[in-house]
Amino acid sequence: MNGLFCVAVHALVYLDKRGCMLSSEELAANICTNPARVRKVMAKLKKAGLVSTKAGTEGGYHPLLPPGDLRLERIADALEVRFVEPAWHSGGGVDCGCMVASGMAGVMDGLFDDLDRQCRLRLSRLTLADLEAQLERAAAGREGSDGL
Amino acid sequence: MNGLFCVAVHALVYLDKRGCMLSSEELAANICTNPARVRKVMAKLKKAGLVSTKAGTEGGYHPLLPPGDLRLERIADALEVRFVEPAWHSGGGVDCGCMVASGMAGVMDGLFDDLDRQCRLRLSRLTLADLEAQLERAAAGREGSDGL
DNA sequence: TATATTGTAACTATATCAGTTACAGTTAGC
DNA sequence: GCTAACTGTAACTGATATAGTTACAATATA
Repeated sequence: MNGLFCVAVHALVYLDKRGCMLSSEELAANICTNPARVRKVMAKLKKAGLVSTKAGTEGGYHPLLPPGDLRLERIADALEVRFVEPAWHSGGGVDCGCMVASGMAGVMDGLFDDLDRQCRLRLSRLTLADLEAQLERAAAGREGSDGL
Repeated sequence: MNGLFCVAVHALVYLDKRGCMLSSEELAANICTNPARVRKVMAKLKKAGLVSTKAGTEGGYHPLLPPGDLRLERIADALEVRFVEPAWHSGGGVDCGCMVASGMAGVMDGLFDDLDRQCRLRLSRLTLADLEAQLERAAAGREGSDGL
């Protein structure tokens, strides 16, 4: 479920770098995905108050927050995304007679919830500006090692 | 990729509770999955030195560590499992002319690696005995609220 | 009114994961 | 040594989740 998160982050970084209103088509071209997917993601960001949108000619998306103020956790919340999924459950309902079999699904759910919280805690300490700084460093690194 | 982790944890807890050698069939019955899957998981635990195995009549699996000494991170390592997957990448190779498009995949990979490390850090602070304690509590809770 | 764009839904293709079956190799008991 | 029970592993099947695609109503601008 974190592909949507990638799209959202990429779109927000690109919007910030360009500093103007961009359509889903322009965003999709840069992200290398399709416009419908971008619109689906951006609609959620709008509902969370992270971007403004405008339909019609010359419409598109515009960020509402400076990157240094946008914590990545807010993006995850906007998309209602989990980073650690409960996924597969060792079955055997609550009343199957065995304490292990009946309780394990609940315990594992709790553990995965815990891990997901750890991820969000980490994301709450990172802003979009932090990622942009990493991008700059990566680009500088590639440039610096061009001739080697 | 964390279904395998569930199987492994469940199997190890059940082995500990039963305190004897159990076959893949007995384990699969309690976990509610199939024996081949259990064997695939247990073979990795064996390679990591977490269980001993014996083929042939009266064979099966036996734990090698007391639950209080077995940190959950070791199980994850044994299975070579990730909790946060890199999943989908916004494409556009390294040399596509745009700093954002070319660098974003690497930055997101780094971020997901970071989140996965956070999960492992958390797991390194939990032992199998901690999960067993949670199971006990859950079972006691169900018993206590039976009549309500 | 014509055009460009968002918001959203339906459908398709694909990749991943769990289940199933099968079988070679190994161990214990007769 | 033969048979039975078990591990280790591989190949195949079916289900589910995810991304891509197409379409269209609603909206805004000129």
